[in-house]
Amino acid sequence: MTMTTTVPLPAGWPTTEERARAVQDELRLRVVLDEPGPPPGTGHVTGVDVAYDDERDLVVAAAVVLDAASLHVVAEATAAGRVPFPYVPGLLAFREIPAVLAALDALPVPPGLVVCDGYGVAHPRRFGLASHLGVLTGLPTIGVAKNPFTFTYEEPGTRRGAASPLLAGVEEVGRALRTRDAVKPVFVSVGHRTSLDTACAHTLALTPEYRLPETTRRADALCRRALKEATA
DNA sequence: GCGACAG
DNA sequence: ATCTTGTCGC
Repeated sequence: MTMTTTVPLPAGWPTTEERARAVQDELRLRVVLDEPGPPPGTGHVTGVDVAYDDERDLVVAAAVVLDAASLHVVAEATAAGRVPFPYVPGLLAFREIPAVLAALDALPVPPGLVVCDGYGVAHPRRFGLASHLGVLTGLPTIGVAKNPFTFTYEEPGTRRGAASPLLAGVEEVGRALRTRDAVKPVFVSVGHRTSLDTACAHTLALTPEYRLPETTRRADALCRRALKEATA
C-alpha cells in the first residue's frame, strides 16, 4: 500500500530564476565528492521521479526502495502538491525537489543510495538535481539522465558496459554508459557522496534488462499512477 | 543577437 | 514532462 502525503514548500524556496541560481552557487560548496559511495548490490537503492499535470498545477513524486541485491521492492511512497517552479533548463531541481523530499520523508525505511532522473554535477553550475537532493538530505545520490543536455560525448562501444566521457568542454562531468547492447546510452553523473565509478557500477547493476535503471522505471510508473488517481 | 537546453 | 495508435520484433 502506498501513502500519499502533501508537499510542504521548504522555507525560503526561491521564486525567481535569479534567486534560484544564487541558491545553487551557495549550496554547490557543500557537495561531497571524496567518498566512494555504497558498494553496488548491498543495502537499499531508491529511485525517485516526478509527474505533472500543469493544467491543474499538480505535481506528484514517487520514491521506490529496492533491495540492491534482488532488485525487489522493499517500500514505496508518494507525495502530491502544487508545482513550485516553472521548467527552466538548469533549474529543474526547484521544480522537482520539494515533492521528492516529501516522498522520501514518507518512506518507512532508510533509502540508501538515491538514483535521480536527471543530472548531478553534470550541470551548468555543477549543481544539478541529484547533487541538490544529496546536499539537502545528506544521502549518497547519483543522476542517470536520458539525454546529453548541453554536453558532448563520443559514442561508446556498442556493447553493454561500454562507456565514454561526458564532457563540458574539456572537463569530464559524467559518463555516457551503454546499458543495453546497441541501444542509446544513458548519461551518468555523480550527485553527492559517490564516485563516478560507483555511480556507473550501480547503474549497470540496476539495468539487467532495460536501458533505464529499475529504480527509475519503478518510480516513474508509480508517480504516473498516483497522478492519475489524484486527478481522477 | 540566435539557438540549444535534464524533466 | 506531456500530447498519442498502431506496429515491428523478441
